[in-house]
Amino acid sequence: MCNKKPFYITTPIYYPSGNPHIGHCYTTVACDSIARYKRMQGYDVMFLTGTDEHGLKIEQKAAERGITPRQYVDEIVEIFKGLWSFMNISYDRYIRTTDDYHIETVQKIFKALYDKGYIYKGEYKGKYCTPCESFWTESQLVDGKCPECGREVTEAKEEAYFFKMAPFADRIEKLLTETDYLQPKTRAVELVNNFIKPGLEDLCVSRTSFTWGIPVTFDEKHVVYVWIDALSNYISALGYANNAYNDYEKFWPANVHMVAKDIMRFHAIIWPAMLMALDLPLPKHLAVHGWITFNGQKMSKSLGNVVDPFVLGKRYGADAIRYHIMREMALGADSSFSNEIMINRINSDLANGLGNLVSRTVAMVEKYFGGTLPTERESGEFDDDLIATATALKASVDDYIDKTQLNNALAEIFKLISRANKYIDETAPWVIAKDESKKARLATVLYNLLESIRIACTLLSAFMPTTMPKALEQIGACEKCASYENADKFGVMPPNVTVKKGEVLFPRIDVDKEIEELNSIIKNNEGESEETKKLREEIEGIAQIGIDDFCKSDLRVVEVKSCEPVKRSKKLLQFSLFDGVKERTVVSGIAQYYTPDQLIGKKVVVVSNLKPVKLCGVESHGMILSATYGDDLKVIMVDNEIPAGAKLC
RNA sequence: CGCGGGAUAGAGCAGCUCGGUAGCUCGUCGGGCUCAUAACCCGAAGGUCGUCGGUUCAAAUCCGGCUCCCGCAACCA
Repeated sequence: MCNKKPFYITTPIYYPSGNPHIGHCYTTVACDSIARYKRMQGYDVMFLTGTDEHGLKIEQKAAERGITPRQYVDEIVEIFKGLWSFMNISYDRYIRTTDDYHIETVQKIFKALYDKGYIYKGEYKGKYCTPCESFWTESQLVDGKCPECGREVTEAKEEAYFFKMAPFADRIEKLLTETDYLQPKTRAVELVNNFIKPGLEDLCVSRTSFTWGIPVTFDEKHVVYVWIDALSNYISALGYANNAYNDYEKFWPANVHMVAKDIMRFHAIIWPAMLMALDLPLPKHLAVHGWITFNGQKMSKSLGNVVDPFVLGKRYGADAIRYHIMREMALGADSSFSNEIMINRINSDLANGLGNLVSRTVAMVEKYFGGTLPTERESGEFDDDLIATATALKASVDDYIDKTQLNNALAEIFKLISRANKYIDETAPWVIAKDESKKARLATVLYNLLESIRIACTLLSAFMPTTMPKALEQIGACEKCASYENADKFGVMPPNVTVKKGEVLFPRIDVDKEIEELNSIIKNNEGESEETKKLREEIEGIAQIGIDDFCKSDLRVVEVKSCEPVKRSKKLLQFSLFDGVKERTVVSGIAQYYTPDQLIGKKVVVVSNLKPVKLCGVESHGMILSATYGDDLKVIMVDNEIPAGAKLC
């Protein structure tokens, strides 16, 4: 067993501030398919996934529900695991950043970096422009002055620990531009231009403003901030600097970290820097994929296009969803998701293509030979082309898997399925069957089909782990026949193979009917599973508040004195609002719905005692109430006779 | 002039590195077949390759200008 080659693949650890959605499935299903394929090839695979459970947001979410952060994450982790089990995700290990061994590793890494001088306690050395309320790095300054307003800047101070990035800048740039670490490599330009060329900033790696995190051992006011905590999971899960596992030597460096493009930056720059600082080998590949978009738009709850994978999986089967996700996924690019695209894909590829091929082939073996082929053979026209296509398949699928181009791998496999369907037409077995003297030829044609199906289904079993064994059983392929070793050989099944008709593998879906039903599910906001629903109802139950709680919010009528777009921002408007006593500044993200003149002079409602927050450099004191519906938004405007400062209750 | 990606048939995409007949999947229309899950196979229609200009015997492809879309950049309180 020890001579098996190791293969280590990871998903990111997901942040459980909400329920898992189809986007999480995307990365995880891709990794699972690769992991299964590699196992089939004989690698000793370690497939890691998990959850990143610390941070302010979790602390807040838990507080909202009146439970501890630990209780909160425990619950959501169960939902994640439930989804993975439902989607047949074969992870070997599940890491939670709240696990003791991970905490131990992170603390040791933090200390080690500190001892090596890569982490230092500091203050923001950045320049601060008081009028603009913004921090700037040295490299951003123009003639030593604020690039926004051109005024003098001053030093600002805030205690935090920092990780020095600069020593690694050159090596990282080379890693991105000169190696094949980053896939697809086209994104390297973006990273180098945005982050490396302007000069890598030191990274803030501790916080004092919240407590739900891993304490810094030598300075207890601080907890470790996200980067070092989360990224370390890839090695702590192997037992690096802890005693929980002993797999580091065997599996590190990782073969593939797969991530979505939003966290590419951290895996392309910060993670390599950390490893360099620790003198550890770098992972071999970072595979970056795009997002699933919905009719061209990013998924978001307000658009009502969030897809609950449980709902889809229950309707069409986990394998069909897995297939669809993988088939649409192109490395690097976004892929659009819609119910219609998905159903069409399932129908045309799985039901009409593969499912029907199995069904018609098995049916003919039963009809013409009672289920068991005779052993006499007679080859004929078209055989060679089919056989050549089938036996060449494995090599090209291998190649695409290694390049993490799963969509192309699937496309190749389905070319064989098309070829086989065409072969039936070319050879017309039902015509041969009419001639008693051509039994041998008929048996050969059917055998060739069974063998082609065997090869296709064997290679597909990494992608569709539930359905493919059923298909292989129907065509009479024993476990040994349906092995990876045999996937490039023809003539593996015994000549007198016996088929066994079974259930329909992929039932055809009635498109119009399903679309209608799915739409009504979304409309009724029932686009969630039992599991999700239970959680939501619970949250809503707890979220009920008494009149006292409500009165904590101070709602006031205010008059819009002025309003202008925020510089360097697309969505923000900056308001000056008269609240009866003074003018206050409020920033609101509604620039896409209103122009300033539509609002000046109007009376609107603000939550006036909201904690101030800085957005794009502007401090906002309050929130303007508005109503959202569909993808539209309207500010709540009140009768002009109400004086500014009036309290709502 | 912040950075990057994109615009090719009704839809979704490939082709561009390295110029030389416009390609794939779905959809539409016509035909064939009857083993099969009304599935399968063949054929057809449909494209000024965003726009303007340049280089060239020849440009989707190379160069430059422009328009529009998308993502990112401490941005929906």
